[in-house]
Amino acid sequence: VPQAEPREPQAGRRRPHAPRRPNRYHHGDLPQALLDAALRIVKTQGTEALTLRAVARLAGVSQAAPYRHFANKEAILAAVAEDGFRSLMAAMRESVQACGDIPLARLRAVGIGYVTFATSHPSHFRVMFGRGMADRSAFPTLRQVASDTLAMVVAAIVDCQRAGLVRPEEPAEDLALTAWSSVHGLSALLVEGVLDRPAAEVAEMVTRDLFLGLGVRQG
Amino acid sequence: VPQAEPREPQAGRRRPHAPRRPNRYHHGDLPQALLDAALRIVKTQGTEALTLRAVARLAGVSQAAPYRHFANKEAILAAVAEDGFRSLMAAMRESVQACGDIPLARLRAVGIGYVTFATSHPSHFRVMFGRGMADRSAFPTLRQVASDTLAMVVAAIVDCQRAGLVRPEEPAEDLALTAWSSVHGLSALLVEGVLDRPAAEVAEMVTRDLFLGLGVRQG
DNA sequence: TGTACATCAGTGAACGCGCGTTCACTGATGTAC
DNA sequence: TGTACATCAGTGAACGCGCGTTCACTGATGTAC
Repeated sequence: VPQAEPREPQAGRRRPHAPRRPNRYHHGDLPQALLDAALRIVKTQGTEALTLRAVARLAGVSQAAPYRHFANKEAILAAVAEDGFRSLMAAMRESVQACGDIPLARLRAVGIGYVTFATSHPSHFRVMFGRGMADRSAFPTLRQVASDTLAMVVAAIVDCQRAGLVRPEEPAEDLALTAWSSVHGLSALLVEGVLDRPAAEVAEMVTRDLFLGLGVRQG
Repeated sequence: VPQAEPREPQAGRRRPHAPRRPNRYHHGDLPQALLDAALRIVKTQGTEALTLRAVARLAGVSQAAPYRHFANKEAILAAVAEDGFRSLMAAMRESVQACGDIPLARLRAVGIGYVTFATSHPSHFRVMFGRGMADRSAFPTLRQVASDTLAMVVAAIVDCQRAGLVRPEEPAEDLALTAWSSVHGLSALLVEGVLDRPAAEVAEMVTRDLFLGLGVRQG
């Protein structure tokens, strides 16, 4: 049995009233340590390996310890998913900042950021959108970050509408759902290994065909 | 323990050299009976309940019996997925036939058929695209039906191109991938409960925004 | 036509596994006095 | 400043479960002679 060493809680992510120094018995910031462990497992071993026992093992605590901080397995899955949405938003933001000021290019960058995140973190992507949580509505903060993600797409579309590049009469929310569907679908197909073609190539193509052609006035 | 009764093999789906009459010991057409059982489980109890043991139980045979016909669990999962693609194609075909002769309308009907199938058979959809099979390339017939499905989209787009309704200079395969991505993404988001809006409404909307706007000439 | 036999689709029991979760407990902490 | 004590985050063992898969076997089939 490999020995898992308890890890220093990360500064800056410490919970409000957590004690300063870790010790042998009381962990210091076990919730964060458990989340870190879960993220590490998802990244290195995939979705199937993400069990509560494995998380506890990697965090260096007994298998019962997580129950002090998470009601059940679903709850830690939701926490992982939530973290995933934050990473996804960061990836999209980064992708946008790396491109210029043209609204349409920025919208497209959002989409490419989305696909890039999905293909770079396939297991995390699966947890975010998989059936792990029977009922997503039981996790309001998860719903919140998911809708924040969609809001980024909406904002990019509003910018395009203001610049007269996209049909203004269509609600930005509707167009955003359309855009989200296409990048999400491409991501899912790539992540599940349904497509043979290289991710970067098809991401360029789909965003070109769709985002650039999105709602362009007919006739 | 509820008693599962062995079932008459369906006429017309019987394998070439299967014996005519079922009997107590030799089943008659166990492979088909197992597939039927698996489909029933997926439909009524969902993806999680689809275990080899449950399949054997419902087919009325011992838990070891399936191994005469399927190498392992992955193999029966692949068979279920393959059946799903055939049903999906049937749904798309039906949706197309119910609409007129206008190529763009037909293309859109393909998309709506896709989303309708997904939301009507969410568990089946999950098996088709889920991570159940570690390596899809190990199941060539599954790959085949999946690419047949895509071929239906390609064909619909070629018709649109011939009618001058969609950019002819873009390869139909590329446009088809774009279209597939959008309906697949919408389906996935609906199936996983990420969206609140009614499926039919958003299916109409996304296919309108995308398919009708797909590659319309700029300028 | 009758029979020995090879074939192989089934059986039933078992292996080994790891999971989520619960429970009575113990040890460290910080606070009230 | 010192101490009793309530609090609660941890422990370690156990429960009960169902899974995928294997194995030696048995019973029905159809064919060769």
